[in-house]
Amino acid sequence: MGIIRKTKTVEILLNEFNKNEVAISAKKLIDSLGNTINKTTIYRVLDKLEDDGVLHSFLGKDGLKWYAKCNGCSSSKHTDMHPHFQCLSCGKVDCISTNVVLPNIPNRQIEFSQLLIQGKCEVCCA
Amino acid sequence: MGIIRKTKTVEILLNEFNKNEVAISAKKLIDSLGNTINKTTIYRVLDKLEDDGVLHSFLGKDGLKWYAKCNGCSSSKHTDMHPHFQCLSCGKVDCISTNVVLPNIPNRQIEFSQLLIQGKCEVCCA
DNA sequence: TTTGTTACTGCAACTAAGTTGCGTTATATT
DNA sequence: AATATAACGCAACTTAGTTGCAGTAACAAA
Ligand SMILES: [Mn+2]
Ligand SMILES: [Mn+2]
Ligand SMILES: [Zn+2]
Ligand SMILES: [Zn+2]
Repeated sequence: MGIIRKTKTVEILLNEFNKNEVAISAKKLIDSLGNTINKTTIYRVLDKLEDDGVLHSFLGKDGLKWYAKCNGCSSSKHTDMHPHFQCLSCGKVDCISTNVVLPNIPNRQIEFSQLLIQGKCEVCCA
Repeated sequence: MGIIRKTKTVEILLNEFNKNEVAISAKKLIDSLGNTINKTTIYRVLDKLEDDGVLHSFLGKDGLKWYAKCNGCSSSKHTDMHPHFQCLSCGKVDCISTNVVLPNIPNRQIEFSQLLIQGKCEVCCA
């Protein structure tokens, strides 16, 4: 069940994701907005935005939950699948707009896949 | 720092991984061996076996930590990288012995990657 | 076989991300 | 303005994993 009412929290969170095309962890949002918005509310709104196809989520290298904006998804179709890149130096995570070539696995039916690539980002490389 | 003394716990845990070529989550090991071995000890021995290159670890779809036997690794070189498959029906996880073709990402230096494929395993497919 | 060193173990207490229940507040509809 | 109920804040909870420390056991030396 997604978002029905345009509340202050929804607006603030969407703002965070709009001001920069980068993924944000739930923890980071709580750290930065936690004295304005209750953490339970943050988790619940993120969850609803994901249901609506506005955001998608994935797990970073430590198992933390990250969110980023979707491209062309809606509440009925969530099709924006892609790898993510996490910088081991600065911690930044972003979406990689490439299709992953999955290995051939006999006798198994693939439904999802998640690829997390780790290394140095373009800033930390230079 | 790896394992120095061949203790009962080490033997029991290695046994678990030897009797079946499948990945096992730390949680599962605690559930099944927790009244014989303390969970702290289980976590610590798994950690050391990983240092030694006997086991490798990765995160499953819920962020739980899984372990599986390494092939050709040692304490000095941990090179057995490969994707993992988690069955969404029965929960089984296993190692896929295939090299992953990583997408081309400009201006970034790749150090690791982890690919988790989800779907139905060979048993649950039939 | 006994002794001594210290790696390993068990326990209890802790950490931290995420969840749940419930009473209150605010949005949107009439 | 009155009403319905989605959304919120708070506190308490859940759970995988960690930490500190005192006691135990593996292993080598005597
Ligand atoms: Mn993404
Ligand atoms: Mn594996
Ligand atoms: Zn970086
Ligand atoms: Zn299965």
